[in-house]
Amino acid sequence: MEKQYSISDLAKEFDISNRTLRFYEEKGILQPTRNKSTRIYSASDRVTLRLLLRGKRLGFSLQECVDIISMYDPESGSEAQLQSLLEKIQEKQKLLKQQQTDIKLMLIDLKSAETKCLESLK
Amino acid sequence: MEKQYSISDLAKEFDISNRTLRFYEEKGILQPTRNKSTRIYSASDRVTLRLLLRGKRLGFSLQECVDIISMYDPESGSEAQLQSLLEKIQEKQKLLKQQQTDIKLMLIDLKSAETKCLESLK
DNA sequence: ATTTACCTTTACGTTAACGTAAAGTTTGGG
DNA sequence: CCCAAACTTTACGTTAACGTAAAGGTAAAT
Repeated sequence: MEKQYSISDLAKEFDISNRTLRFYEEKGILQPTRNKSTRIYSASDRVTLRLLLRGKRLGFSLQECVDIISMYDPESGSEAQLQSLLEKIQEKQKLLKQQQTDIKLMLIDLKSAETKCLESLK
Repeated sequence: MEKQYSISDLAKEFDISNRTLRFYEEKGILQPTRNKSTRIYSASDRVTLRLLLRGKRLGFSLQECVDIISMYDPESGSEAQLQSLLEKIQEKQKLLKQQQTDIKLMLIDLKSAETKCLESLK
């Protein structure tokens, strides 16, 4: 039997609010089953949530996160669809690489600021 | 004589709207001088803008970007202030490193998706 | 002189991503 | 049996980060 989670289980684990999980359901991002009216999240829901939050940490909007997650399993389509998907994937890759360089630059600046700070403290 | 820029100069260079630049001024982020009523941006404004947009690409809010930029020049303060600044700097560093691993993971997933896509296309 | 292309201010509108409050249901413990 | 701790739905509120429209000033070119 697969693991199951209550709304508060996931909320606590990922440090988000119950409202947030309900909101994600409203948006069709998560589809927990129900026991009576109570939500029951599956292991798969949990994975989706994890991926979603990873995207959010990178500054992507919910919609972008959903789009990205949907790229992970190419549900096989026409050649045109595959081509289009491929382009989207490569576009995201490019964006992420830009972010990588942005982070490196910012880390350099912060490192230098940290050093100055430490020198002033001696 | 230092370089100067009109609002549209900067808007075009950084691919943002004039409104956005005015908005940043409202928020006190940029302080262009004026010729009559027309805004004149300095090289320093341009640098600030560049740093701001770099922060935005990483998903930081405007306020966070401002905070980060202000970390770059430790305007010398009391030991307590320097300590506090140091902690903030290190917190941001930690956050950026989290982002680095998030990006790496996402790039792995996208690479795998890309491969699948390419295989389906042959 | 008037059109064109800039610039300005003021001010209301919009969207995303939830927060928060109200009112009600269900369920295990004492 | 009753209470407290979970859960539910409905619905209005909030903030950030601009967009957009209205109404007008200025300067160079035609």
